[in-house]
Amino acid sequence: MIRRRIEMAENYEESKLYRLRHSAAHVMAQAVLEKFPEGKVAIGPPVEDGFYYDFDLPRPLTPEDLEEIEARMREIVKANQPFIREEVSAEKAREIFDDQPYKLELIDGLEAGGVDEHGNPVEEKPVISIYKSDTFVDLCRGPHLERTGEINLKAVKLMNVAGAYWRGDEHNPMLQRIYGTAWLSPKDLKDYLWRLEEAKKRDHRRLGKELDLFSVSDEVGAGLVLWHPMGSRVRHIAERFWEDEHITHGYEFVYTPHIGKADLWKTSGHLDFYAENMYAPIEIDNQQYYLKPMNCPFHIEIYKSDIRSYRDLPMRYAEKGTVYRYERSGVMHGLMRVRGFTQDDAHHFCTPKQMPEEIDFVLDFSLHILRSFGFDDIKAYLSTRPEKAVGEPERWQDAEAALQASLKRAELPYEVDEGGGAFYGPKIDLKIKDALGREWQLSTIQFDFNNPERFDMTYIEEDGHAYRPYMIHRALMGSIERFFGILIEHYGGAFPVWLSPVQVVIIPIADRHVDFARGVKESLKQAGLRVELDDRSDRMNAKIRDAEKLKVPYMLVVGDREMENNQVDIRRRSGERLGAMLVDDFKVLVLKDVAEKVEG
RNA sequence: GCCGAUGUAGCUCAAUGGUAGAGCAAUCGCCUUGUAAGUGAUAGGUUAUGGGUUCGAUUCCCAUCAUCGGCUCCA
Repeated sequence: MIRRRIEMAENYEESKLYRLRHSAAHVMAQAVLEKFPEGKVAIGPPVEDGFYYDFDLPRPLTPEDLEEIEARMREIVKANQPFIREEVSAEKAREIFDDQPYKLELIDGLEAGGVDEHGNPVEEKPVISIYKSDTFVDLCRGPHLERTGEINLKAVKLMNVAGAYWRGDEHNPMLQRIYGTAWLSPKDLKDYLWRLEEAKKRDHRRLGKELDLFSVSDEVGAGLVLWHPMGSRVRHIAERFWEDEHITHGYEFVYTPHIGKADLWKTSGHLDFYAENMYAPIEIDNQQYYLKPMNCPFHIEIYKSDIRSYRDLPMRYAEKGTVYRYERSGVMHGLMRVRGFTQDDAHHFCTPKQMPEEIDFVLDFSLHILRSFGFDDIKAYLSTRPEKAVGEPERWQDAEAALQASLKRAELPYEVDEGGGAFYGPKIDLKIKDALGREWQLSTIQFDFNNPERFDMTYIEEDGHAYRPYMIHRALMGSIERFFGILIEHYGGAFPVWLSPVQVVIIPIADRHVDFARGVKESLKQAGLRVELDDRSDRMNAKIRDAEKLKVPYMLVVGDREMENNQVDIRRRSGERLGAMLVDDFKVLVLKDVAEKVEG
């Protein structure tokens, strides 16, 4: 599962829920240590929906172990032991934890000051505190509940075991992490488990199969997506909309190849900084060619194919460019994380004077596209200049100021990530929240001060001299594959009518209604709708069931009554019955749904 | 890449050291149906791949590949 990124309540760390989860982690650690007295403990913090604790144990944990541990936790909670805080010196702490190497490492860090339990730098030298409950003592900042009995174990559940590196560094040993979820009330737990179930039902990998949208074949290769006809319909409609909007908004389309010579990638810097994501070169006539991980160098070459005047700018090159990036074997995930994907890419080139307006434009355009797909809950993240950066500082300042001004003008909620930009330019990322409240990054609007230099891009100003243009890279959907995955999960497979691969299914009740149904189908097809006729000699109920499972927005039942009046009886996938109406009236109704991109 | 789990029919899942079974789907019939599953029959599998142990492996062991849950990284 992709980690959910929901902002936690601002005061989460002071909340009772936080203390509860932290305390549950301690109780669990005690239960684990009783089972494995030689076990070593690492860290066990509260997280978004619960808590975890990392252990170094003599053998892998099994699901049965978790049950046992949970049973033991029940006893510990029942005993209602108090959590006792004590502040100790580093020496004392070392004595207490002398057989706990991970804790000793943490103590060293605390004593030296400057790092917290995750190894991140902190400003003040922290006080070393320990918490005791029953037989368990932990090096811990707290806070905790008063007593173990405050934990309602009916609201706590151990979820799964996973591997995790000590301090998140892959050079460190792999520990076993037990994830648990914990809530204030059993109802909250139930709600959480329901959300998990719901997420599972909406999982794009499952729906991709059920709705016959896409697949990934072993024979083709991991992380390489096959778009089936039904998925391709959705993609095609989305792309056509995307194209139309680009045309009306002053973009030019370009098409570029999938491979380019080594020198190109050397100039762009990819072979120096991005090589580990690139595939091995292909040799052609003693020249090395690389599969493209990005489209930018090609667009730059198009720009450079002629002398550019300030009168030509801004220029906007757009391309749905398919790129290939090496992903490590364990990280692929349905459509969300793949090795070959298509970016809805574009590069803007403009003069410094045009730049602020260009940013306004691209931000508005991005929001327009995202909202069209039903994503209304959008948040922006502005990332500014990092320590190590290329480009003149004044340019950075101008760019950051323009980005911030655009965000303010667009009245978009945003956060600033100081120093979080790439070395080659500041950026705005747009993240949306889906129907389950999960946050996903889609769009990115990114300055590039590096490539115009590297490729020596210029334009001629009024004064007849050559100047460096601004270059802005942007992708709206990001990866079309991933965007599709998010769309599937957002809508739970029930796409809005304008995107539905099949918009209408006609269901004749008996064979004698099939001819009439064919006429209806033709008429709707003429109107540009995606219609299917279910002429199997099955019962109507079975056909409705099948259409429901495919989440077709409209089912038209035709029987004797309808045939007589040249009508169709309309059922929505929600189960709502709209009654019988003339085919032409239905047409108007659906076309309105399509035009207005109505959801539901 | 790392840790753990998994891999049996198109899908969801059973079973066994003596060459596998159900439901759904599919195909062919019968039924001609009024808002979420009518009914009968048939067909369908070198049990992921490659080795090994064994008289015999789908089952036990090893390797590889893939998937799932995480870690790391990221669109």
